[in-house]
Amino acid sequence: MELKESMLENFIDKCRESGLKITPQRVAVYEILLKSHNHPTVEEIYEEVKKRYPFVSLATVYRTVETLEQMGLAKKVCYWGSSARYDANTDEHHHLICMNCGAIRDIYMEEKIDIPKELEGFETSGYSVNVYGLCPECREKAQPSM
Amino acid sequence: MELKESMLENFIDKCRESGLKITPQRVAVYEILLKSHNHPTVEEIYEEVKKRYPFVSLATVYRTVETLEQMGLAKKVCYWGSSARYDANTDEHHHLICMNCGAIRDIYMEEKIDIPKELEGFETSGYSVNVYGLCPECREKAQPSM
DNA sequence: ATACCTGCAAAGGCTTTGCGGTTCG
DNA sequence: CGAACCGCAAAGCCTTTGCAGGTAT
Repeated sequence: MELKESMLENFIDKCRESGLKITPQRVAVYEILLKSHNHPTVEEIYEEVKKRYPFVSLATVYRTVETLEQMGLAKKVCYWGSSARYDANTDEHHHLICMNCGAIRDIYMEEKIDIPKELEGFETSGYSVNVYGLCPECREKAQPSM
Repeated sequence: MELKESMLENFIDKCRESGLKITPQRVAVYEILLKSHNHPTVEEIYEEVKKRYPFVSLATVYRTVETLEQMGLAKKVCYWGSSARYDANTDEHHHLICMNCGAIRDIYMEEKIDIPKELEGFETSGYSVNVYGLCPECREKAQPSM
């Protein structure tokens, strides 16, 4: 949609400003991250990029997501499982996490929590709520004898 | 304090019930985890255990924290940085996390969030709030020119 | 006595890095 | 053209695992 277009343009502008080159791989990684709503792992992004650029390397994807993180356009999330997942959704949102397979889904809640600007000496800058549970697929699989 | 005593006894009872042996290393790891309020990494626990049992191996600490997690006596937390941290605080509590150094502090909030038992097909089992910010130490260091 | 556990070392993932060649601006 | 970037392969963590000897019950 329009939204993604504008975010891509924003990304390109930001790259120009910082003297970062606009390479096809870079754009592809960000585009894929914008499209995915399932917080892909680097490996998953890599597989997706490979469909478009078969010779891309995993290292490039790692380097790109790190760049995106530094630009504030993506966030690394890491809860269950061994590999980090990335998220380009910059709306204020929260996560529903499957404790079995590590799947993550975005959730939105009207309720806002009021966090003081300063807490125990920390300068706070935001919060996020993680709701833990079992995803539909894992619920089904985990159905034991009875 | 008393509290820790009883938690240790609870741990020992639970081990007996499950046929797990009560070894000095195991007890030491749990005791250290109970005492620490800074969510140590496995490496940090290991260093601490080594003071008491110099020949302990890192693998044992890894195995023990996993056992504790399966027993529901410790939780793995993993946000910033590369290594997982462990927490034996089983109260309902939340985390204040330094985005620079990864330090974690427990926080308690009166406000409860009401989470439906089922959410987008997930069977929910709990939630936690992460507040992000800069810890006092990092705030000081990060003080730039002005 | 025996099932479980430990220490050691090796193997296994995920992630980062060094290098030479390539590409964007 | 030059700086930045890419692909490849190797190296670097953190974590797990196999095995032989040791320990709790």
